[in-house]
Amino acid sequence: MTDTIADRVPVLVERGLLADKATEHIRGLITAGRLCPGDRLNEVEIAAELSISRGPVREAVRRFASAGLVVSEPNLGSRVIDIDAAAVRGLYEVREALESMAARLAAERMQSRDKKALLEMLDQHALAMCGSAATDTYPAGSSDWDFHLAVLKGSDNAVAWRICGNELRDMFNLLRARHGRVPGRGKVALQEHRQVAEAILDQDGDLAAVLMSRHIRNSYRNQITLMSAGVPEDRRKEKI
Amino acid sequence: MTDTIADRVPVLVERGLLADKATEHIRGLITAGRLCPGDRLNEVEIAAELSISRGPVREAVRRFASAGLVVSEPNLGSRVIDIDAAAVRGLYEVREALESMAARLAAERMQSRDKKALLEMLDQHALAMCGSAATDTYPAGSSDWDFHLAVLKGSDNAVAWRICGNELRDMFNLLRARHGRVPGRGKVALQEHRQVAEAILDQDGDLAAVLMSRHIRNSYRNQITLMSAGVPEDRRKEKI
DNA sequence: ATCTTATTAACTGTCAACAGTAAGAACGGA
DNA sequence: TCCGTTCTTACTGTTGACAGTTAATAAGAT
Repeated sequence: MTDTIADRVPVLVERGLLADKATEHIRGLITAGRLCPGDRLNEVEIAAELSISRGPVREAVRRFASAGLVVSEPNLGSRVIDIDAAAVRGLYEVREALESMAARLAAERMQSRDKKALLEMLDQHALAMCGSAATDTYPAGSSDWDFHLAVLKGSDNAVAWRICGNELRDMFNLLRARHGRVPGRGKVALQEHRQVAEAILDQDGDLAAVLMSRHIRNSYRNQITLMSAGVPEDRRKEKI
Repeated sequence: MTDTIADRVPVLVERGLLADKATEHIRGLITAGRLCPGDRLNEVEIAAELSISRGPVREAVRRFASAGLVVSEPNLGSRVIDIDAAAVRGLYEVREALESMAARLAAERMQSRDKKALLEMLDQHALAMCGSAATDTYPAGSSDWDFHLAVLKGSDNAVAWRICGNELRDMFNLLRARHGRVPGRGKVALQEHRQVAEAILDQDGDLAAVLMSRHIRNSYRNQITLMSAGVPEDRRKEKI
């Protein structure tokens, strides 16, 4: 391990807590698929990667433990949870409950300018899907979440926003990193998004809730078929 | 502050992480109403009360920050959140969404012996209410939660269990500490619990969900009337 | 007296070191 | 060769100290 001078000198421009930095680092490891279920989060190792102390790293790890993404045992450390079939089911159930509620509330409370922005977002997604090479999948990154987060935001419910936007999001990122994304569902998902958005525009809360519920249930169905099809075991190999 | 010898000598029998100890201590402060919205959580002060270092205390504080019970600003510390009307609304909305879902799933998945235990719990609650002096309120402590947690557990959903049983529970404890409990609703609440339980026993998921939804909505209605009636301002005075 | 400017105090953020524990490696006996 | 024991190692849990920042207080000028 060669550490240059630059690694030792703290860059003063970097403002913000080191714990946040560590959190983003770990989150990046998860979304990149470098941190797989069962892997241990070594505090000293992560601290060395960031050239910081163990304190902030420990705090970041415990954040993920609070979110349920990591399970910690005393004196044994923290391991990334194994998302089995039951966990996936539970995850989608909670998402369905919370987001269908959010869709209902968004239909009642969302500002008209935010509704406009919601439609424009969907147009942009459609554009990205046609322009890109892979037209059958939602654009990379968190674009799929953009719509769901916008609905969450429109529901004006801080608790649901925190749960779905922070905790569950990491869970689904881990799930995607492990099993990949569903191919060929992009267009259908976009269409379902459109239906939900139109119900919200019409202030039809009941319909928005039902459509969102159906959308998430469809997503769940695709996910489990993807998982049953096969798991890329080679991803588990490389050490962090 | 007189500290005896016993305060300094660490008791070796106490096993378990100091952070858990600190977490329980802070939780106790909240449920006892000694920690009110807006109050700051002084790390050194709490550490001194427990005769431990700041590290575990800091970890405990950040746990509550992750749960949303406390808001932390860099270099400024952590303050207990102020639960205003909007926050209460959001809290009950999420509870309604999650617990009605849990009731539906519990009706489908709950073991028969657990269903029996559910009914026995309600009988015990009824007994405690009749025996006690205050027959119009649910027995003290977390008895009201017992039923809800049992349903959550019966739903066999780990995510919902963690959210409702850990995070939201502290929120409602804070709410109760601030505004007190609703008088005269114990018997009605117990009756509603019974209806939900019977729907679960009949494996009628839809009915269980509707009844639980209605139950929580009624609870919300009582809560806001209680809050609008007046707030005991004198509780804010005393420093922690 | 009032506003501005130093100074001080208190608290958080971070770090390095120490202690304790659990798992694995080396060792010895059967 | 296999099993049990001891030792080593690596990691977490905890601590006390230091640095940086914010807020309050005191001092000074107008």
